[in-house]
Amino acid sequence: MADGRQTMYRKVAADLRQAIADGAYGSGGRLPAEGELATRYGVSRGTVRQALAVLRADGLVTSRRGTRRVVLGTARVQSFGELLSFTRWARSIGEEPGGRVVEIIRSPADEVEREQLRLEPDAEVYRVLRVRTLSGVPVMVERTVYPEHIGALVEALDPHAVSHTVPLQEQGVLFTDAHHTIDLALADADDARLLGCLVGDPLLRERRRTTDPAGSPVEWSQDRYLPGTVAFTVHNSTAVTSLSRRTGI
Amino acid sequence: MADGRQTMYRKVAADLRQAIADGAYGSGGRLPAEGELATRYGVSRGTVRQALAVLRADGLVTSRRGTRRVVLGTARVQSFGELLSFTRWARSIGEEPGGRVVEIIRSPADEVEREQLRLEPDAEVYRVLRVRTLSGVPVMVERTVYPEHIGALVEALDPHAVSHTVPLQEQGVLFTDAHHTIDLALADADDARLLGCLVGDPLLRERRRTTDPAGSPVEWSQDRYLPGTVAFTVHNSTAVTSLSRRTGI
DNA sequence: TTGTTCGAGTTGTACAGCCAACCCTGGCTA
DNA sequence: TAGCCAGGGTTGGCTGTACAACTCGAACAA
Repeated sequence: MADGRQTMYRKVAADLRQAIADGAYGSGGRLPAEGELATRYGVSRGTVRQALAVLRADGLVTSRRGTRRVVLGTARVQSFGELLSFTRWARSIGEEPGGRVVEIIRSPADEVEREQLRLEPDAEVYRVLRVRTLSGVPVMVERTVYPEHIGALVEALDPHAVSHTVPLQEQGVLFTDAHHTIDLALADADDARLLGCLVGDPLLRERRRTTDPAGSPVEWSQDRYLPGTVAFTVHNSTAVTSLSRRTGI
Repeated sequence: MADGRQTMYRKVAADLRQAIADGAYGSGGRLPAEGELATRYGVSRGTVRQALAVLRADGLVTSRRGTRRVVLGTARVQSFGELLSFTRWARSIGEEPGGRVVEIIRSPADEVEREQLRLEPDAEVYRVLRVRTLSGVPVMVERTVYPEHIGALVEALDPHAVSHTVPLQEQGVLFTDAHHTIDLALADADDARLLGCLVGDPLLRERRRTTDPAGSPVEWSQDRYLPGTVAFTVHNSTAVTSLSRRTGI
């Protein structure tokens, strides 16, 4: 739960999500009308609509004028936190996550890094190279670049700490928005050594720029997964479009 | 333009999007207050909030309590239509799309297809194998499965038709929701022959299930891209989570 | 049988208002 | 100097209302 604040619409959304997961309306079944739900939960229709917008964005229900909402699927949707943190994701699927910092370097930011992290010309950054494991098996190499003030916190962590994002969040570093680019990369010498594959082997690559509530970039990361260990799933609709296709690189 | 209906909040959203793209507020700059915008556009604050929710979902602005919204980026965001249709996407980036149907087969649906398209046990499907090109160069192999009533429409199209989704939409087949899974696949004999690569070469794979406004599946597709031709980009936030990570297959 | 019309039901859009939670700054205090 | 605090500004959450746009089945007509 990335955000546990209890508000009416969150409670309604959580309850409906549970009901859908339990199959109370069936796959392809119809939800009760907004007005129905409003009286049932003792809230206004606006609040119900707010809750339903959440489920809509998650791809759990459709919605169109004139007819009741239809259940699209009962798939469990991950929270923002589980997506951002390898550790939380691994635990959510019942795996034992691990990690080891291979290298931390502090040095002046290059042009791309300054652009991505929106830094001043003379700013320094921390570059962290890390291998991540599931049940002890290496599955991903993570190269993260942090602005100086956050990198300093990361450097102070235990190199064998399972998670970085969790302690960072405990120290007040908030992650709220992330922009991901997913494509394919070929293993370099570091990847091959850390993942136990060959140089040139294909890897699924996710590049990510994460920002805090104020819109300041807090990390710029490049993760490379061994094939078969993960797939990325996205839901989008005419109502909510957050996915797009780009030309390579 | 996936949806050209003119409503107040759409107009406001479009105008703000343009202003942001023009750099009127700068990257990292602050938007005017909701109340400000409301009086400026002559609408209520609720309508402004609706417009801003759109921009928020697209990752253009942040939003948090207590302070004005901040511009996150000025990146052009693709419409749902450009994402769904290879043709529209190609044109939007100034490339010349092409396509050729290699094979259309009609036969009983197997178990996976019945599950994905939510079909009856004895239902038949159309399987379309197609190669897609950019400026004449093959970049993607598309394997789409359609339920019978839609497949019949596809079969009637010109095998060299550049787009299938456009004529389908003209004939009243609506695409509103899509669920995507992105991972890596290895080229089989068909892929190698059509894309001009070797069997076993890595390809970026996107599997997609698209549904209509009523929630009925209209296509189940598997696209395989040559590396370097496309990357998928996603924005998500604590407010809107539509991306997730899955275990491989 | 087929097509049309009608109307009840439902969601979409928009308005207005209220208060809480939160950010930030400037002034005050120790 | 450093820290605290008050207050104005801003967004989040919620309510209530009204009407428009749309779906879908039932009744009806050809």
